[in-house]
Amino acid sequence: MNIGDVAERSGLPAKTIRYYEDIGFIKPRRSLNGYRHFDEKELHKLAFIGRARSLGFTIEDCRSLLALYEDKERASADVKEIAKQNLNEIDAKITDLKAMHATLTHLIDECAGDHRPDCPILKKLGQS
Amino acid sequence: MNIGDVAERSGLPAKTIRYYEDIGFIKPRRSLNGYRHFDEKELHKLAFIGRARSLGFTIEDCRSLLALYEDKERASADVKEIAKQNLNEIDAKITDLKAMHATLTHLIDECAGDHRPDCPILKKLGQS
DNA sequence: ATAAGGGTTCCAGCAAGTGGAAGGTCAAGG
DNA sequence: CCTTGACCTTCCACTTGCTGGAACCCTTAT
Repeated sequence: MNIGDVAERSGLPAKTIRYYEDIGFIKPRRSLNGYRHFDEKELHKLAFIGRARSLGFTIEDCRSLLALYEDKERASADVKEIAKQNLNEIDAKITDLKAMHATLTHLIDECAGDHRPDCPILKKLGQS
Repeated sequence: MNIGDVAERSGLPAKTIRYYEDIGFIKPRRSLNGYRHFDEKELHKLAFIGRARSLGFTIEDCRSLLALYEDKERASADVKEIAKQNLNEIDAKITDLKAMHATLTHLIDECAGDHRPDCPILKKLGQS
């Protein structure tokens, strides 16, 4: 497979795949013309990373998860720990965003949103 | 005021204040010794930006909001529009994060998290 | 022969700062 | 008078996770 095929089948942009090679996730062989040549295993790995990323795992998390994935002696507790930390971060972000949401919704509701200059949104930003 | 005082009173790190000067938000005078000298107006502006940032507005949003803040002829509709767009982005992020949260919570619940290698989290990441 | 549609490399940039080095300034204490 | 420590200054690099673009090569079809 060339990079375009892998891009299509993994759902990752070709640029991202090259980037993932750069940072050491994969080391595809090269064809005589210099094109990257991917096998199913590399495709699988890339898809794995793509799914992990879409669940909010960082690149470093992905490295750890892949190492565990390939270690048949691993303890599931190690995986669970990484997932839990990720979940905590996601929860923290949700909490932050919900607070913003609440404040913004309130301010937007208060704001007439017409031609007049009076605006509770700016008033709020201008005061503590 | 020196930068340290402004940092304390605005809640922004000194580094961030210098950065905000770099990108054109403020232009504090300099004392003879080269130190930045801030007046209350600049402090107020920085605090305004800090509050806007904490509500999720981007730097570019802050520029627009500040311009509107200082324009006594503004229409509150313009402010409201910016706020609504920000709210939409916040909502989108919350939606994404909630989906991650749901999937992750489910996987974590399924995972024994013990010394054994069997792990539904990795299984899920390995398959579609 | 040429054009379209792959592929390659490398460099720059995004957001929004943060960290650190190397050095100038100022007030207080020995 | 000198030093110490807490400020302040500039400048450059780094962060995360890519993405865009330029300049170029390869392949296939017309």
